[in-house]
Amino acid sequence: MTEQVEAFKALADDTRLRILNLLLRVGSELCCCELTDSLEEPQYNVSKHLKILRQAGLIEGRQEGRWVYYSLPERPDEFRRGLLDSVRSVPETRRMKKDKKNLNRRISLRQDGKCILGVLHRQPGGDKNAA
Amino acid sequence: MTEQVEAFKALADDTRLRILNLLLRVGSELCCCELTDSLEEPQYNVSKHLKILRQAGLIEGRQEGRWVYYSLPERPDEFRRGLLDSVRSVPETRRMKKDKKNLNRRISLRQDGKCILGVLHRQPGGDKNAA
DNA sequence: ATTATGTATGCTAGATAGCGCATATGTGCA
DNA sequence: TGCACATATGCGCTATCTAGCATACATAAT
Repeated sequence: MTEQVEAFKALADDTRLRILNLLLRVGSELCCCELTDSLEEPQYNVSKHLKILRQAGLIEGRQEGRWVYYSLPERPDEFRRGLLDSVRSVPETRRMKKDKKNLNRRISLRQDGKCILGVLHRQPGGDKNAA
Repeated sequence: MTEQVEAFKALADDTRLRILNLLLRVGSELCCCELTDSLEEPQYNVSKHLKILRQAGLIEGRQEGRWVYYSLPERPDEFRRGLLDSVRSVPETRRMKKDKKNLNRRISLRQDGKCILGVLHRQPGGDKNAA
């Protein structure tokens, strides 16, 4: 049962559900920096959450140069497929809409379908001295 | 999203998954003492876990005299129904088989389909002075 | 009323999780 | 070989979770 508990634990977090929602509602794999900018969360946090999701078998990662593209698992088992379907069935919230809007803006900056930028957001701490 | 996180948190525990598995695989509502004996866990723990599951909308409770019978929700929303289906899809482990065996033994002691006993198990601490 | 009993809850300690921060790792390019 | 940059990780802190224990609550029987 432990494997299932791990999956549920991975899903029991707001930020990770936001990540999954983006992956579920956008038909594309996403790199860490695109997710970081979309969620407006610090890069190190997004990276950690991605690791947890991956270890739980809920996403997959593919490296391409300096970038790592994350996507839903190709052939998830029945259990995980059911979980992902459940997450997909949740009606969109304001926050999810905003995340998706941010993401679409970021994706529009791709070149040949590939991300060519890093994190633009530079979240909390980065603009301590901003007006 | 918080409501969903609460549901996933409720599922992210071994004992609670065992409870759900019993409810999913036995076609009957179950009272606290039957679950306590089946899981061989202390009564206060089972009670706490039941509360968490109920607050998450994953089980329902019905009081009848001194007994409280728990069952799967009558009409769960799509999200929760999907989650419960996922839990049901998990192949049975040794432990789950044992739980079910214990439960069937307990259920066979019912009278007119009702539980007439309390906790027989009297788990850890209860038999400190036992041989 | 008082007692017996099924169930629930308050409290504490130990374990675990997530954030913020600094920094490491690894890849591509000059 | 060294720099730039996307991503990952180790550490300290705080918050949250769960088991264990004692006990409270509620209902039924005497």
